[in-house]
Amino acid sequence: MYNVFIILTKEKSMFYFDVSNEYFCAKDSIECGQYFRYENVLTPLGDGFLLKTEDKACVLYDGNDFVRIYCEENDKDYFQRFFDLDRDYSSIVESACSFGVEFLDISARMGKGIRIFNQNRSECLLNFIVSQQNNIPRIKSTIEKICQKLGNKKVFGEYTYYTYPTIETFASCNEDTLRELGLGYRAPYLLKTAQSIILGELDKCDGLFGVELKKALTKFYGVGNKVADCVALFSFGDASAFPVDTWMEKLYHENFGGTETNRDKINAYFTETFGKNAGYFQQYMFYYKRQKEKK
DNA sequence: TACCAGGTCTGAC
DNA sequence: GTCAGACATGGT
Repeated sequence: MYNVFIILTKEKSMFYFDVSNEYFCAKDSIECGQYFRYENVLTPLGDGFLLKTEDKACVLYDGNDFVRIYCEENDKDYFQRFFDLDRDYSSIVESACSFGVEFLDISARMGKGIRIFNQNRSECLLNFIVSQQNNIPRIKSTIEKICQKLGNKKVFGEYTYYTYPTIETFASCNEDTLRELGLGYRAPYLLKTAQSIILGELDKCDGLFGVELKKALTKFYGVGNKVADCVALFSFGDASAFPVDTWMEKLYHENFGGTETNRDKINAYFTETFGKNAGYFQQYMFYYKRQKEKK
């Protein structure tokens, strides 16, 4: 399915592995809105991305018929899982098209290279608290500021980055520190949630799924239904979760002819219509809708 | 300059 | 249970 190589750049070896790009596009997967810790960089082959997660980093490049992933050799299995590379996405795209819904059909075809990342749970939870009532460029820069202030500087090849702070560091800083980073009213949400994580509240969600998982996640301070759905989908592998934000609400009205305005009801409409793969479809449509609006 | 952003909490009814 | 209003701040 993929090949593993080691190349030599200067004196340092830089490990990488290649993956088929039939159902994996680094650009679409990274920019579709599921993830915030990345930047555009020049890779050995051309323009690509530096993606950071926990205390690790990797570099991605979209080739003509492959995606190249540079990482520490010891992290290969980690990124294999992070990018969800063992899942068959052809059947997911097929199932999306099987509903006969034109907007979903187009979105799935355009976004078939999107893979849903398996994010670290506490990092995902905290980052999506930052995301509320916020725009993506600012979410990215705020999270980067958090890492620069509370994380550690690290080097990967010729790239420098900051690790995500440990949950202990997060929980032990004060509200003012977080406000200074531009978090505004979300500062107490983050602080209390970090403290709850330390007390083992996130571990209690282990093994939960669907309604029960969502209910458990909304117990964290600052986490409502939308953020809970994001965390369920992006870090618990619950593909039935369907986050409804301002974009999905707009899409529901404009492209599905929906009349509800209550987001819980909009969520119910989509989850009941699309079932176990609703989360993948949500991401295809979210990305396509936003791209279209940009033009 | 206004409006808006991958919403949530709180208190009133 | 439902709903309006408040909440910070920078991108566009």
